[in-house]
Amino acid sequence: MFTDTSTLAWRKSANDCLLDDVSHILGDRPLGARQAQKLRTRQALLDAGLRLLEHQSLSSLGLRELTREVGVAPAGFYRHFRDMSDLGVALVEESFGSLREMVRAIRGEQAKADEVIDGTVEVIARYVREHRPHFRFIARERYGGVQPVREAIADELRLFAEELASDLAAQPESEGWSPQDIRMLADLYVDHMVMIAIAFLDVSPEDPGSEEEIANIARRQLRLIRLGRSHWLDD
Amino acid sequence: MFTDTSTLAWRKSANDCLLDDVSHILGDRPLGARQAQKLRTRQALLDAGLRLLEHQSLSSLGLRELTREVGVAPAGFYRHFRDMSDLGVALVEESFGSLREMVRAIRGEQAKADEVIDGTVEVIARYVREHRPHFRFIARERYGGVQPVREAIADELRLFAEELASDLAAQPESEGWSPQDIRMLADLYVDHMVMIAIAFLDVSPEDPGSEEEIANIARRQLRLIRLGRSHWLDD
DNA sequence: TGTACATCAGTGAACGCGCGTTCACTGATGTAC
DNA sequence: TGTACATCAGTGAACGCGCGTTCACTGATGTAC
Repeated sequence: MFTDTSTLAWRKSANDCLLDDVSHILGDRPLGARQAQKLRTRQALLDAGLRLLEHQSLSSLGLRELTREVGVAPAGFYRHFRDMSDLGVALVEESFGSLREMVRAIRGEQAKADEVIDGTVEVIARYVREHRPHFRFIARERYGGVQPVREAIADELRLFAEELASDLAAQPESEGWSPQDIRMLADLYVDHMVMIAIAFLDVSPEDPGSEEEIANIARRQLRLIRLGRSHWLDD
Repeated sequence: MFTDTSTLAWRKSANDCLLDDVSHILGDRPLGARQAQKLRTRQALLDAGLRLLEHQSLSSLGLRELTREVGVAPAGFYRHFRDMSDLGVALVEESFGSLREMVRAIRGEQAKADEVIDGTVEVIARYVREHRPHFRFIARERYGGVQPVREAIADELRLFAEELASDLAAQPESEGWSPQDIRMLADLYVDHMVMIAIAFLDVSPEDPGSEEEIANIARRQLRLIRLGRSHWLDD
């Protein structure tokens, strides 16, 4: 085991930053070697889970299958997660963590309407490109068979829609809109952005052409929705 | 077994019409008792599958779990399906069969624009109300872990979008639209109708109020899209 | 700084269990004469 | 219509297997003095 985990520590050195972050949160007390190792193993379980979940759903992922992939005894799993749906919820948090960075990127851009749409589609494409396994997991489990995971995803998407709604409310185009209509529009946007991301999922990394085609359709669809938005109060 | 299956025959008498239909297709030769019994068992497997899949996904449904529910020996399963994903594909066909009836109902109505939207939302609500397990299955497996099932669903939805596109193309509002734009709009509608149906899924049968609320949001979203459509060629 | 004791992440063996699949079978149904 | 043989949906026993969970354990890390 100990040679194993030191190997693992080398492979997982990318997670060191995570450990540092956590130690900052906990008041700059450096993590002991034991706690750091524990987090590293936990992360290895999450990483292996995400890898194995690329071609199956959470409810069919076995505990032994997972620990075998990581190189850890089956019983070790219980030091980190109560059960598989517990690990699933942790993966949801991880996935939306990376998503939140991207959303901030969308918000950061201040631009004309068409550039917002282009930027949004580009950010979605980049998110899927860079976090494909995370997003595949979210798409698969959003209506999947594991209730706590489904609920965690629904909570995150609700939060996302609420933030988008308050962004939309602050825009001049929303003058005269009722809060319910703004929320209705935010839900429409969120649902549609998820669909766009799912469409990008099936793009193979070797086929950049189909990505551009999907992006093109996505932009026109978002433009059509925006057009509807701008005429909402006409009648 | 034989008392079992005769009981089963009574319970499943609703399927008799199905058997009759099939016999008509095959040239009015009445099905032998043996063939009829086989179809009845097959249908019992499908029905039990749908029931068990209400709270889990296909990839975690066991063959023995299913045959136990039906009251048939495990080995009997293989007389009807090669494996679980084969049964899943059969369930997809069954689900979209009932959907097609509904779609015809939408098409049948010739009415003003607002009535089309109201009618569409009402038909989606009714479909989900009357075929909840079917639709839950579709929602769960659309991006689930079983490839052949995923593909079968994608095929059916593609077909649906193509039909909708040719309907839209025939409407006067589509004058001047490129085929690509019509297809883009049809995809947007299909995606959104699926999202509406999924929203209806979580309505409990004892809470008709929340169904009306979801319908209200859905109608406004469809109206907004239609508004975008009607201004698409403005610029 | 060194020592003695506590903690606890990870081990490995063991358990009972239900799984998917195979196979030779049975007996009702179907067919040919 | 009656008889002899063929078909085949469903049976039940058997198989080897991997599963999730438990438990007492080990030994590196952490702590108190």
